[in-house]
Amino acid sequence: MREEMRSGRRRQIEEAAYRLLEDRGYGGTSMLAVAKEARASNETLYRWYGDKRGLFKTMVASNAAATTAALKAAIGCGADPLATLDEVAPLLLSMLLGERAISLNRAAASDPSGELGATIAAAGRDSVLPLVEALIRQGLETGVLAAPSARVAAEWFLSLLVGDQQIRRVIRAMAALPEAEIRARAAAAMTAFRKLCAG
Amino acid sequence: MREEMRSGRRRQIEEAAYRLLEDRGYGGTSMLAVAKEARASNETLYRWYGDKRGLFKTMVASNAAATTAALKAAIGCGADPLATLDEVAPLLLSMLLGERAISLNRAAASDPSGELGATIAAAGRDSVLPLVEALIRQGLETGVLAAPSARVAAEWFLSLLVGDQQIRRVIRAMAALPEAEIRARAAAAMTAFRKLCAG
DNA sequence: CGTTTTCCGTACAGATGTGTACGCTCTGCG
DNA sequence: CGCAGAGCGTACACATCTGTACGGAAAACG
Repeated sequence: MREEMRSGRRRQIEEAAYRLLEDRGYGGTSMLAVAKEARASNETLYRWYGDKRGLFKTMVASNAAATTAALKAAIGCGADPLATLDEVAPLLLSMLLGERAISLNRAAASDPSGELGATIAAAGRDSVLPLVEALIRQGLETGVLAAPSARVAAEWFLSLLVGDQQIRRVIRAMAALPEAEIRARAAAAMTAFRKLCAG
Repeated sequence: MREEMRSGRRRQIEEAAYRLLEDRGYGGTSMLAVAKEARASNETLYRWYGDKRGLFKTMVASNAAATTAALKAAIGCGADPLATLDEVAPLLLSMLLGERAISLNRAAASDPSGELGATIAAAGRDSVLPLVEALIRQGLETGVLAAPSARVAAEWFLSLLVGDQQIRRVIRAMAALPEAEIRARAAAAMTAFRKLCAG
């Protein structure tokens, strides 16, 4: 089978899995249902992904990779660290609170083995935090920022930006934020961050 | 049946449910298993709690109520707002990151209806935030703190204190924090908070 | 002491999930 | 052209969960 077709098919299957995940949850999404939704056979699903966890692990990994890549792109082009953070903040927030990321976090919460959660952490926070950290380190070196360490400041940044929005979204205590609110929240977080890290 | 015995039995059943929830997750915990673990009959469970969600909703509500009560007690006795926050911070952190609260949040993440999440939010954050807010308002009035509003400062407090620890615990990307680390984290958060809200 | 209520243990029907097996079709390739 | 391989659709065995039902024991209560 041609490689392109196969990867296209995989994407279709994963799209179908996202749709079901988003309105039935992890427990309520069966492999059979995914197969039907994607008009594929469950045998194919099992052959390609091993089992249910394998399917969602793949989705988690590729989603996290996409997030990291988008962030890297945004960071790479900027020059001034603080201006870059201003730009990165709303982007990061919208990705962390987007329907897909939240659904995958719910799935990880429902997975007793912890593999999904480990994958999210490894490809998500553990990849993103160093990027922010490096950015902040630049700010520390040029003196526009002041903090005990780049690491601590990076954690402040993320805490002020995200707060408990993520967990609240995950437990369905909060609806998705419209674009305008995302920007407003990011701006507020940056104001607080600047104050906290003022020289 | 004597009232005390009945409520004692209920507690036993809920303890059993916690045990199973903690090592099998929400989806993996069946009513039958809870009944067996508690040496009760599933018919009793259904009569008392209605259904699975009812059982866990009860647990969520009583756990959140206990948290709020403990917090109220800690807040009530203090006089100086900042000193009270110092005292409240580690307490709140240990409750929010404790095994029970985390397991219940996982359950809420697994519950497609959103009822568990709504209950957590209502009895949890929505009750706790005003307490912190009131405390901070005192600080604003006496001038030891400065912030755009008590509400905003209360959210800063929670964000700096908890950060993403809760979601990371929920997806099993992080183990429980030992007591010493809780205190250290609370102290660090308070330092940052003081700086952020310095007049 | 007898009646009534409650609970335990077990069983049951109905539904659904997982992971595998089996024909059938279609496509790529020699 | 003919064959091999892959995927689709369906079916299957097996297990499990939910919510209800029934008989018996034990305790409360008049």
